[in-house]
Amino acid sequence: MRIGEVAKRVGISVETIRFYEKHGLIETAKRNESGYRIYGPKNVEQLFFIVRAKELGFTLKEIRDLLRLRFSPDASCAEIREQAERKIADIEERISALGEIKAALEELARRCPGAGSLGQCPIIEALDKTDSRR
Amino acid sequence: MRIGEVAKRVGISVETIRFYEKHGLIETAKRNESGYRIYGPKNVEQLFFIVRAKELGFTLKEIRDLLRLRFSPDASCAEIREQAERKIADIEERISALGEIKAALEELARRCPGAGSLGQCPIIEALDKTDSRR
DNA sequence: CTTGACCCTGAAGTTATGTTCAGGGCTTAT
DNA sequence: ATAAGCCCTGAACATAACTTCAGGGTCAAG
Repeated sequence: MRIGEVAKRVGISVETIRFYEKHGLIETAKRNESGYRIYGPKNVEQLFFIVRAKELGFTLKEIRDLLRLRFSPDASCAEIREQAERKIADIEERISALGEIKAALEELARRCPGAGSLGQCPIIEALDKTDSRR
Repeated sequence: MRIGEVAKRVGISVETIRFYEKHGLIETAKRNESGYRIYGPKNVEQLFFIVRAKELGFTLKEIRDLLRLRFSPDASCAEIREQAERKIADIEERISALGEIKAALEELARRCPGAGSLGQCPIIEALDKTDSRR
């Protein structure tokens, strides 16, 4: 299989595959006589692994770690779960931060009459007011 | 007030202030004879506005729009509220996407025994499994 | 009068995750 | 044998929001 075929199967671009290779997410592919990268089904699976991990919110750096664990002979399930749990905690933090921002914005929008000039707009007021700073 | 003083008061770096100026978030500052930027309390307030809007999750581009509205003579409270509401919707979307990712990860972590080799790790399995793809 | 703390500019670097481009070489079908 | 459609490389571009750097003025204190 050449790179274009793999790209089509996995649903990413050939450039992205080369990018992943260059950045150590997949091993350097074998080449045929004319220098073309040649892949087997195993490589396709690895790329799916990356795509799925990305869908789960892992960064490429984290995926590199995950893959290292995945293929290290003495890796344990516990290590993988730890990674997942760290990621869950991380996501929780982000959700909670976003939730706070959202609540603040909603409070402002709620108080905003949605009509009239800016003189009394509570949103502008909140952004203006120096002493509202934490 | 020179730029260093302003930076200290607002809690950002001088470079960031110059960056904001260059990118049109604040007007080009007046200069003294030796070419130093000179600021008044009003500029400090404007910078606080930017900092607070950033805390509310607005991008610099959005803040530019907000500021344009803020200082346009015919801007209405309604326009500002619209912006805030768009941002709320945007945040909701991000929260929900993160929630889905988190749920998926939690399900995997729940099923993971947290012990033993990788052979049966459900997390690895899920990442490997080609047919689990949506 | 020199030293250190500021200030200036424009350009380049950073991080993450790719995409686009320029300038070439294979391969396959007609 | 030629044109379309692959493939190759290295470099540059893209976005956001800054930070760092190189090289050079200014100002206040001792």
